[in-house]
Amino acid sequence: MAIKTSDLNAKLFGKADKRRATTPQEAQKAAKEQAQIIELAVAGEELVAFELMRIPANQVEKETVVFAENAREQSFLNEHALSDVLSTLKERGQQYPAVGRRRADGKIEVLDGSRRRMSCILANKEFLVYVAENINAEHAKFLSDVANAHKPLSLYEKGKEMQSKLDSGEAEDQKALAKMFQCSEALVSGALKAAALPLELLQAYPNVADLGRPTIVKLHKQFSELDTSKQAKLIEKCHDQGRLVWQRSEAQGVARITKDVSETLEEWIEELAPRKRSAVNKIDLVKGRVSYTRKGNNLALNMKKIDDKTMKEILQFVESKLQ
DNA sequence: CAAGCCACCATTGTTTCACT
DNA sequence: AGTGAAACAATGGTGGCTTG
Repeated sequence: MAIKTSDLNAKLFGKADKRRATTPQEAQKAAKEQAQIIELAVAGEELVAFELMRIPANQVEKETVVFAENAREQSFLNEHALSDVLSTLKERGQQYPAVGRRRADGKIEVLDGSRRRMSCILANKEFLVYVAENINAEHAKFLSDVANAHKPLSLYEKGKEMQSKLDSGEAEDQKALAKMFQCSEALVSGALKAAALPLELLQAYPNVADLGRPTIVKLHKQFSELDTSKQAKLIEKCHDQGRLVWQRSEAQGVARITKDVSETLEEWIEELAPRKRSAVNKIDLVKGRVSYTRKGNNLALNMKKIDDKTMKEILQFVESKLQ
């Protein structure tokens, strides 16, 4: 999919109303020409000079870090989650530089463009970033937040933010959160559930941003029904074999892989939980002779001391019932 | 009584499949 | 090969049920 550099651009310099040079057009022009130095008004306050730096592909991981308060969960950034950026990056290189600030230790802290950064690492490409020397924490957070408007955060990431608002007391309850984040209550409930799930489990999926509420809710229900040791085992299963779950799937297309992973996880959970319940559910229908166990939709009958005639009748009944 | 959860519904966008 | 229909998944909303 030939994305969307135009979209990205519009959002970057138009809608989001940030990085305003004197006019959005000028900033756009500057970015296109990849000017060496541009001046931007950060958060509508003073002008800051940003210098364009080129980080060689093999230095990106070493020389740059992602702003710690960035809401985007870095470990979700894989080739599927970044497919939109990667396609154009591979063809034509990085179209629009990221934005960062210089840290005291000399490293560049990326405020806007963490997805582009990771894409460059994955694709082994040069990373372009506008760097400013003096950006305070508040402005850094501003730039980072506005930047995240490009690509909506996943349920998990939203959930993490909501949870922290809840913890800090900025939001009273889920209703308040819904209002604050401009979304439905149902979504708040789902997002919080997503955030409650362990990272490792979500990393089983090719693209966490694609996971919808129903998927999360279902997963959360299944997962929370396991006891802690079973949960740990499940997580272990997710990253033994050295590969993540989605990397083991043969299916084509992200949607298919996602479905595949869901089914795999479901199977594992089923395996892990032959559960105490089946023991509890083992019911003596006729003492000493007949018992049955119920597992999901399955029924296992166990009968003793059955003569041929009775067996025939029972089998016939089952056959007629289920055909 | 209120908050949260859950199940159901209508709508929408995407993807796939079949038919021309 | 292209186009249209149908199936699927996700979203936001509502109302009812449970629990503290």
